[in-house]
Amino acid sequence: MKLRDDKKTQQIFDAALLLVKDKGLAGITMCEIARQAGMATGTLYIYFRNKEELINSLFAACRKASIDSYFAGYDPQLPFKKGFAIVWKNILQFRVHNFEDAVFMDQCYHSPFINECTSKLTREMIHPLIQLVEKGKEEGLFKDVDTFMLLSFMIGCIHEGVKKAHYAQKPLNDTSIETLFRMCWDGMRR
Amino acid sequence: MKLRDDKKTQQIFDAALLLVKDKGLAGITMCEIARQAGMATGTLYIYFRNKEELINSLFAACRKASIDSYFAGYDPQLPFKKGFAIVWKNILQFRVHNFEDAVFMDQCYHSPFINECTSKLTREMIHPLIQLVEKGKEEGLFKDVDTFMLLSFMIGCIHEGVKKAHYAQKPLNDTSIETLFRMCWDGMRR
Amino acid sequence: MKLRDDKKTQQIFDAALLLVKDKGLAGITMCEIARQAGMATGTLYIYFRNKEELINSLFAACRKASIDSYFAGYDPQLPFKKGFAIVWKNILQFRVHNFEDAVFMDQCYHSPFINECTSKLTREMIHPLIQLVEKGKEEGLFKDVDTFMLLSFMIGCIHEGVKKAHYAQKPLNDTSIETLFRMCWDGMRR
Amino acid sequence: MKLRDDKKTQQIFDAALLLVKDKGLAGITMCEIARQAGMATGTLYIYFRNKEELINSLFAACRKASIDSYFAGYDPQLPFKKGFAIVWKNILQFRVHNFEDAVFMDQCYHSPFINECTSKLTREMIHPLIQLVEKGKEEGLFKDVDTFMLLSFMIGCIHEGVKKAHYAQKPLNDTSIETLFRMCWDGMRR
DNA sequence: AATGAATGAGTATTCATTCAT
DNA sequence: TATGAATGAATACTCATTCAT
Repeated sequence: MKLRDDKKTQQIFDAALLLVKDKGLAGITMCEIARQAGMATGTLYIYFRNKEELINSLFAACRKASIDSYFAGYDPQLPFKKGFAIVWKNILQFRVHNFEDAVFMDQCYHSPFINECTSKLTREMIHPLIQLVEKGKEEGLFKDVDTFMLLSFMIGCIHEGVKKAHYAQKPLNDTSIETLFRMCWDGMRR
Repeated sequence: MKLRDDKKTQQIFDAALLLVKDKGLAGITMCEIARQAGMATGTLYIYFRNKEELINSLFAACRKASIDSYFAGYDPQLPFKKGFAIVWKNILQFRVHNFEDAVFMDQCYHSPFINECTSKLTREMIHPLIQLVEKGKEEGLFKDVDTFMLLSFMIGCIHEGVKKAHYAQKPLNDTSIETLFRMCWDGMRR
Repeated sequence: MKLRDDKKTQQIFDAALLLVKDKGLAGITMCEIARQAGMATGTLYIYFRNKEELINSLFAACRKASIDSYFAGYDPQLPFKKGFAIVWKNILQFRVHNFEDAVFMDQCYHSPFINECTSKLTREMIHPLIQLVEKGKEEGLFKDVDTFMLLSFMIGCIHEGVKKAHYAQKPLNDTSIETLFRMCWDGMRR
Repeated sequence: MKLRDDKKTQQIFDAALLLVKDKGLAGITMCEIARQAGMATGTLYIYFRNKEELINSLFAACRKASIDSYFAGYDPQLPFKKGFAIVWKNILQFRVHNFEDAVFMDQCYHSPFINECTSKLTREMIHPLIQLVEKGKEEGLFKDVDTFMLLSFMIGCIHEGVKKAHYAQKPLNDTSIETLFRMCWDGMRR
């Protein structure tokens, strides 16, 4: 896997994401990815050893990009609710603006492509989120329940909310985002 | 004279669900489904015209089974919160006990198998849930926000909660179910 | 091969002939033959051991029916040309009225179904025609050339003439039959 | 970079023709065609979308090759009978030397492979032959009967004559060709 | 005898991967 | 590197044949 041309890698990723959104992980072929990316099939194999590695790399890249975005603009000094709101909205906005990534990642679970290694890596990546939720618990703001439950509650609200908005073709505006945040906060707070 | 056997359809469905849970929609073959179902490949084609139709039928069957389970034990005469809790727990329990169905249905969205017809049908099926949520709004118990947002919030909590419990291998007990319900209710209530 | 019901055999033959005319020998299946014949697939196997035997039996039956028709109304006492004309027209009329048989038999040559045994049998069946042509030669009416050449010339004229009429959808009338006969006779006569 | 190879198309055609001659159109498989052509099965699908298209293309190619050969060496200035004899012998020689093509084309009529488009095209191709026969009529040399009847008579003589010679394993020599030509001419001439 | 569901070997087609250019 | 033709194993689907009823 020689990454001679980083732009090409991105083209491949973009092509794959678009195709998965339209046809699902079960419906994409290397040939189609190449065509969509504007290159020959063989070229894919210069950048990735095989299909599994391509999908895994894309998965890792998506996961990383999403996690990286979460704490943008976050400052631990801020009052907790303010900071939490920033992170919460980052997560939501990322899902909104990178809906294809979300679809792709959802499809990857249970797929024959994602190997244990990639899967373990992503679990590590959510660590900062766990810490954030625990801080909320420590400050007595969140309910005193299992951290994972709080986290998955928060994630579930966001994911399903974005999905609904997307398929109902009603983009989330500031008001509805505020509403959804309040619902999530009300659910989590003590 | 041998007649077509309804039990066979169920065997095929069970086999497909099991395989999708283990290997994903992208990883199943007609041959494997047949083997898992304990019959010859050709037999699948007696019951379904082709792979697409098999998947579509399974999708429809799963959707129907889940929706059918939602209102078991529900009585409109009950105080709203009691009735709502029954439905809420039905949804959760169905996801817990039919985790394979959930996995399968998640994988189906964006797949090349699900056609518009099946997809439309399932949208109609959630109608009773919409009415339930609206009743909550009318009684002034729920926040006065878009019904779909309330519904997707509720669904998101449940789905993600079940998923988390499954993968963390910590089965949901009565206490954690109560906790999750309270979080969901707190989020939705006025 | 128990022939319990002769009517069924005929139904099967009719069904097969019709299908071959419409879709060619390469396009027929046992299942379709059965459906067209108004019976179950399994029933075919009560009348014929397998597909090859069905096709071979049909081939033999067609060949026999056609040969049997050739000498209807023929009287060796008649002046040669009169008798020859009767046979010639019988051949033509049979092709016209049993066009499906003709199509089927044409398709059978080079097919993997017709075995040597059937093929040898049919060669024997044309014996009377050979004798007729030789009689014409002996009477000094036909050209003194290879008998097989005369015979195939005669057969070729008829077959192609009937084919043309069928596909051009211009049925042969008495006049055009007379014309064609004269052409054939002129070609063969000394 | 490897480019698509026109020689491969010819190899595929040759392989298919050989197989059809031996086993009939009903007995050939893509796999066998590929093996006979000395390439992998998948390669066939680079050159032809599917089996139907392969057969259609081959049919069209055969038809074209045969028609192209008919007027080789023909000169309209020649006395009609001379010119006609040249064409007549071209047709015969093509059938003799490309017997496989003839067998293949015969098998194609009524086959599920030949589509209307291909079939229409070939009808157009016989136009020059029609003109030739009409010239003979205009010069008062041929009988004054339907042109198609004359043409099909001529074609019938040749086809059946070549077939007979082939299966009787008595190759046509110059004498027998002359004889057959005379028979055909005598049949057509006024 | 008749039925048509069941079988599984066989066939068309696809597709990840390789390789010559 | 980049290309896309070539490969052949894998897969969806068909169909002759069998068999339980």
